Amino acid sequence: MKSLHNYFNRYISTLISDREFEFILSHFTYRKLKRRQHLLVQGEIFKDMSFIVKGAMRKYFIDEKGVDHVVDLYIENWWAGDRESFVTSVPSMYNIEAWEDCELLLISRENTLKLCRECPVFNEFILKLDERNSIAAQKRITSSISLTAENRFADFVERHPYFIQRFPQHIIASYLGISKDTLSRVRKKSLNK
Amino acid sequence: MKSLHNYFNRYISTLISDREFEFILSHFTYRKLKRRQHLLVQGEIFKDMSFIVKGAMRKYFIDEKGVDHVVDLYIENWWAGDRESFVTSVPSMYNIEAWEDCELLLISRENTLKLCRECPVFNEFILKLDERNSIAAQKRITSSISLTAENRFADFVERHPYFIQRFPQHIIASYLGISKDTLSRVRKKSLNK
DNA sequence: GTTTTTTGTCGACATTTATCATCGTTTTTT
DNA sequence: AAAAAACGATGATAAATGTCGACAAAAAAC
Repeated sequence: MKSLHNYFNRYISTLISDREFEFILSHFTYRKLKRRQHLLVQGEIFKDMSFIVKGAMRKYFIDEKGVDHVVDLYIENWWAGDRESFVTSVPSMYNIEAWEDCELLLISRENTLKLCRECPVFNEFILKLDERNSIAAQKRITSSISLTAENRFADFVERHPYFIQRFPQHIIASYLGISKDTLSRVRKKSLNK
Repeated sequence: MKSLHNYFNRYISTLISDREFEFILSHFTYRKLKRRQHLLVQGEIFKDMSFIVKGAMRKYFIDEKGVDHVVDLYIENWWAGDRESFVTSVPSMYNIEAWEDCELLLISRENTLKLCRECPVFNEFILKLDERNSIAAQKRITSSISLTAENRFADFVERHPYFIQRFPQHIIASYLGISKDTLSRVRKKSLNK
């Protein structure tokens, strides 16, 4: 799995040796999902963090009124999961669905903790990931509390140009917390500028 | 600084020895801030993560129109900072202000990295913090994309009952991404239920 | 290749939320 | 104690966004 290997090298300070990588990789399992198959269903405990080698996924939940809300979007080289359920073993409120056919590398909580203990490179890697994660979350929150629908979309396009080509508008609208109709209108307005 | 010591013990799997704690503490510096004093001003590089021993703070930024938006609220036993600026040394877009007189324990990026390398307990601590952080961020995002102003406030009260007593309504409104007038009305409505 | 399903757009209208000005109260500063 | 600033509430109005139904185009399934 070249893709994960490169990914590691991108986030740690020293290059990773083949032996080290093999050791780390041995703690992952490989899994394929067909489009529309679910990695996680609301109510289950989320067991394995999933690195996306190929494909696209979305995390969503369904509210009391039956409306679904897209909470996260993922493509290659992203991690799909519900951290809360993963860490605390509470049933998840989220669903995670393959939006395209997917190839994944899964790692359990136990193996994550084991690798953090036994493998300094992996530990460093997790720290870096969390840093990036925290920075991205901060930006998303900032955008969601301070921008209008129009600017939120512009901000999204700028930050995630790839997503636009992989997910339909109504999914992106939901991710941004606006209705698909509003996004359609807002998009039209932006084009006329 | 008993407060930080207890805080560590709460987040790691084994109790921390006095010697270990002294070692860790020696990497922090102590600082006081008067109400309204700033820990960080927009445009500066954020140098030291701040553990709040006593007091309350807010993080905010001012948009192009001159409106300020509260991005984070902190009280005792929270960490105040801008992770992006801290990690990547870019100028921060945020301001961090003491909302009450504060006592802080500061730690630099260098010392954080050093402690992570040299002190397994500290490393574990950071991992745990990031986990909690990531879970909290997920919840805030979920709430902001899926709830109305009224429910967002209800969710906030439930999750952070202490904040209500420490910050005025217009600050909380801004944190929730709604106007102070709307919050005032929404609050009234909730009381009648 | 035909039939479903998904997707994007649009108009009309309803609802939510923002804005602005004002006022009384409380809190802080002097 | 007086003056100033901050806070919270409220009415009137405007702006933003949501909802619903309909339709056509595109994509997927059969």
